[in-house]
Amino acid sequence: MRSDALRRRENILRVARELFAERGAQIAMETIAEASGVGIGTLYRNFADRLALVEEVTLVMLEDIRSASQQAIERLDANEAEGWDVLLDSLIEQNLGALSEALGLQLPKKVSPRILEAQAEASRTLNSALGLAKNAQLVRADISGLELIATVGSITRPMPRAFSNSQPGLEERIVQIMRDGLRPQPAQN
Amino acid sequence: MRSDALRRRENILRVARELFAERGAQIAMETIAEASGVGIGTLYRNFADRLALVEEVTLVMLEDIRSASQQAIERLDANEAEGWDVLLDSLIEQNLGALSEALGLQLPKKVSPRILEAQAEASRTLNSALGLAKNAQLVRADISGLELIATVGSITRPMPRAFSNSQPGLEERIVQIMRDGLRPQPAQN
Amino acid sequence: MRSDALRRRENILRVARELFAERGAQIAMETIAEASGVGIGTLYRNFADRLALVEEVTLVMLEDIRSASQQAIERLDANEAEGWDVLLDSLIEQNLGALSEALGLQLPKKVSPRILEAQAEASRTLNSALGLAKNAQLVRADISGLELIATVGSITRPMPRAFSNSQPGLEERIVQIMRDGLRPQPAQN
Amino acid sequence: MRSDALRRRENILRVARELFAERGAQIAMETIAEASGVGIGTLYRNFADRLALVEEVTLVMLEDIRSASQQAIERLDANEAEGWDVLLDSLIEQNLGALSEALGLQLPKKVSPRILEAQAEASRTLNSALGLAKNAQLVRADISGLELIATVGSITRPMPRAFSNSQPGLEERIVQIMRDGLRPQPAQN
DNA sequence: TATGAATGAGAATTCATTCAT
DNA sequence: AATGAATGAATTCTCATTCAT
Repeated sequence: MRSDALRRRENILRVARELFAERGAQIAMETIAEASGVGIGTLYRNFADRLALVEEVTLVMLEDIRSASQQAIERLDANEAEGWDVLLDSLIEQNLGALSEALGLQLPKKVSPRILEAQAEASRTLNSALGLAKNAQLVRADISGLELIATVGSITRPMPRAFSNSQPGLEERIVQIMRDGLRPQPAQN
Repeated sequence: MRSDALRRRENILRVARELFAERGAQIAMETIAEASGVGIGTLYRNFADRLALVEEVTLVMLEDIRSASQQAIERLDANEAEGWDVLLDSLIEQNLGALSEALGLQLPKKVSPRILEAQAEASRTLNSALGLAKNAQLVRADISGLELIATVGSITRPMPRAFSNSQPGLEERIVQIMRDGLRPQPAQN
Repeated sequence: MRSDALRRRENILRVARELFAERGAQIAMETIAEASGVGIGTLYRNFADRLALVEEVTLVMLEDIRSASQQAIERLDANEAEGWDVLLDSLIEQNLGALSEALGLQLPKKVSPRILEAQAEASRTLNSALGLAKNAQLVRADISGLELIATVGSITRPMPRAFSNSQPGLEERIVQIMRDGLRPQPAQN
Repeated sequence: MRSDALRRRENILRVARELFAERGAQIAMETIAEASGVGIGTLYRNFADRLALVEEVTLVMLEDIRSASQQAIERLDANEAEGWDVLLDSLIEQNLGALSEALGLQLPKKVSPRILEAQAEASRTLNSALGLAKNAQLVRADISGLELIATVGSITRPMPRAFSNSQPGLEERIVQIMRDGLRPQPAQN
């Protein structure tokens, strides 16, 4: 049962992450439970309250950033320039923004030490990757890991329907603008 | 009396817009009423329900975009290049993103015809301004008005605290990246 | 409507007081609302949360103690010895204990200033009445107002059913023992 | 194994009794299980539901009363007058009130035959002790065993904080009043 | 017409009890 | 037989909306 329970817990986390991303931070706990195929009691047995769930999902997200950065480092070290694009794609695909939206709005003033630590670790690794990419002229020199995350996060949040309804593929165009903004920039006069 | 009522209504709209932008889409109707200095009953007399209020605020926002675009057209027509920057600044300062966030997440699948029309009108005017700016090499050629609005909107939404706490001025850096992305881009190989 | 609403509020207080006394501190807020003939929302509009309701009921109780004490003072001043018995009966009849049970168990560590003040005022008045009763040899000399309230309170709390079921009138017997304990006591050797 | 299981069961009972007395009737079953060092499943294996546990604890309490009474009888038979005080102290120290509070409020209208029987047995023994004490002029003549239990129970229940905070030693003063009330009383005119 | 009191559905959370291992 | 995970009903509280004055 140990492994059973663990699997269930992991599943709740995965489902919660998706729902936060797709339907916003206000998604009802009951909806998350239902979508996870468990009772509301089980959800609360695994995560003491909404904030606890939010924090766990955040940790997963930060770990994903760290691990994607680590892979990028390895490829960039091997002079594979596409390592950078893969990292960027990965950050974008994670729905990083939608998620951090959901999370950020409800994390309390005092962010927990576990999150701070994971955030520091993710930043550190991402900055290493960024350093290599900058050396390879793949990205503008004046951007930090945190700024990159915040930028990707801003761009990948769910779009107001009034906009996204009007033009299919709108999200992709915005991503393209961001990609261009991230490139090494010509000197301004 | 008519003008009294009209002024009250305008005031509710202004207050609602600010509160949506500052405190998010979840702001309680009662809070809006209170901040507007009217009773909750009066709020509902003016706006049938929450959705109606949201739609009206959206219309105001779209009209602001249209009018800022119109002013930009006049300046660009007069060969004042800063007309473009003024327009961009205006879109950014409107807290367009924070607002559209609040609004967009609750507009239903079927956006009302009035909104579609106002959006079309805003787009049209903005596209004219954009055309002039493109001719003047102030902005990349492959961007539409809707895409510009969506981009500014994405970028100016409130930032998760976990991020903005870590680095003062983070928002400005992201805006800068967007500005660079909006510029005419060098051809990619 | 002002008076309507006030009447409703008073009624909720009265009902809550009775239910706390009869059915204990855990009585559901919904039950109180129902018994008051109002919706749960109305209960919460009048009393921000359970604690607020508890505090208001406590204030009413303390005021009742004060006013009964005041009447006793007047009668004792007029040399009417039964003033004392009337006061004691009044404290007993109020279901003082059942109520203070309900209240006391959930009042927070920090009792609100309003309650402290009402308590001080009730104590002051009750102590004055007690002083007169002591002079008249109606009550033992070594008891304070607070002790009297606590004693009456202890005695008039709801009795475990296993006991009260077994002997009708059990409560009255216990009250009698308390009355005797409150009288001036013969010196102990 | 049998004795192992028995010991476990006894331990749960002991712990439950303490928790009911110290922390009130609302204590969670899970808390009782944890404090007993067993899983919640084991608790339920031993006691079908909360009521069953409550009833068993009540039986233990009644048995304690019986046995303290029996000891008192022996001492009073031997003309040791302090046998009475020891019995009274014992009832007081058992936290009889706190416990019966917790228990009494949740026993159903129909008390189980086992409890009625144990209560009868405890009453019988206590009444014998009382008879001897009355003969020795240690206690008022007009009190029954059940009344004594109920009186001690009333007096030893936990005090509302608003009261006990105000005066250290308040509980002891109330006990003293009860002791005086239990003594042989002078004839009233 | 303006007000704000009343309503009740919905959301978060707790906990007694059941059940799979 | 012991364990503790799962369940869902019950409870507190919030807030959009209605309605009496």
